[in-house]
Amino acid sequence: MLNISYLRSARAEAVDRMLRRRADAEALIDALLKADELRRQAQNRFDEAKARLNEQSQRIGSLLREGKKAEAETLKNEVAHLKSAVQEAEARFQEAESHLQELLATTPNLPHPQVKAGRDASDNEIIFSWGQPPDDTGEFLPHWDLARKFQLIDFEAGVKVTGAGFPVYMRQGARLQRALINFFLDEAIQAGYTEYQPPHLVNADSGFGTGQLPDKDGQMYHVTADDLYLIPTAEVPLTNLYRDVILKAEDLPLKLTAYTPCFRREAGSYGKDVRGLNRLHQFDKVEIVQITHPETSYAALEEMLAHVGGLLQKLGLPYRILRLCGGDLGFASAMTYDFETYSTAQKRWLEVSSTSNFETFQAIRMKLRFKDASGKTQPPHTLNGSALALPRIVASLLEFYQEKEVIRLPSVLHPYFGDEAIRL
RNA sequence: GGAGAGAUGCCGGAGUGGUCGAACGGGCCUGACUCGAAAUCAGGUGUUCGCGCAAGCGAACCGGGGGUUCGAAUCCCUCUCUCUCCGCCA
Repeated sequence: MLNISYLRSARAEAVDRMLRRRADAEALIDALLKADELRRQAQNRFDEAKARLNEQSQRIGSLLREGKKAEAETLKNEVAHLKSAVQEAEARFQEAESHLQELLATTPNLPHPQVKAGRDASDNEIIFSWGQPPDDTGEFLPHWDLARKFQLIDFEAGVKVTGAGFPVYMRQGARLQRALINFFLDEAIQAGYTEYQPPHLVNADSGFGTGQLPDKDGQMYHVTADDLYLIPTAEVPLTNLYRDVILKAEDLPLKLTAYTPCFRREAGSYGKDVRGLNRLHQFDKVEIVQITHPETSYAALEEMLAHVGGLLQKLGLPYRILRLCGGDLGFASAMTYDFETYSTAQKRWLEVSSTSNFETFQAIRMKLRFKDASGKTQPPHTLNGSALALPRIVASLLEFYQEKEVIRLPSVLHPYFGDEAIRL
């Protein structure tokens, strides 16, 4: 959620930032400012009406204490009209307040000034790449064929048991999943992240806190009987651990990590995008989250990029980093970097991590604050990143390391996998 | 799932209609004493919003929401959560 007083004091800057993601930035910001103006007016009237009533109520109290019953009764009658004025002022205030809150809840974050304006993914900038994608003119089987050949994943069984997008991993395929999860978690712990195992279902307040609700309502699986949501990412339960918390400055930065399955409805997807492991309704991911002092959040973002890049380098997978343009940015993000590995057989890049700085957007939504050096409370910055999402890593690994009879795994995985290769 | 009890500030714990943002104790901070510390003494110690250059003033918050009343932490309704007992259960 945007800080409304920031918008008041720096309207031009806010419009300039918002323009990077929304052509109607000016109207959007001005609607917020207008709603804020109305709300403050309404609050003033309400406060004043309430103060008048409170004053008289206290007088009635002291009259009664002095035993002046008759005078108190007279005053009671006189106060009646004050009460209706209060009720009216309160109703107006509530209306103005909820209008403002609704606008704030549905307004996306301001992109960082460094973020390029743009419409969609085609405007993203490639800022870094590592490794050499192999000559993909040779004979390469796509991962879904490799999965069948080596009996790693049974897509049809998943369709039967649940539905499309819920693959069944088996044998060496299941073991590879476990190896990757453990590898990613161990790396995160080594980098100073504290491991958590959070719930896989969250309530609506948590969904709101990180910005999935109301923006992505409909993208999450909703358990209506209990009004709970299956998490689309561990970011949600992890960051919401600190919802409604006032931290001390010395608590920062907080670094959290968790492995969880992730559930996404992804309505409207089709075609080659959803073939094999490309896009699933359930997948596994290790997530890293940081809560930092506002002044150090972009350094923390760099640190997270280095961590994610390090994982891909250890796996030996060529990758590139994109800085998302404004139009491709998620609702809550101020700046996002996507990591993509190359699919040798599909001849295209696959997104395997998305690493973002939300600045104060989530902290304000979830009332997360810290006391700074001067004793004032203010929202910290929150960040998160996939480190990493498994399915497309598995797809890249299988395709990149495939040979005729064997898929030779990178050496970092050997101790986790218990073998050097996936074998027929 | 059934029965009962409860939810108050950083913690413990009072408060059952008015002077309660909240007694008392502990913690923490500041000052005094001390070479220093402990003990002791004095003072302070929440969050949010609005107005104001500021000092300050006003409003709201005693689990959430709603109601009664001139006035609610206190009364009523409702929801959630916690605890105890019973049942069920990986």
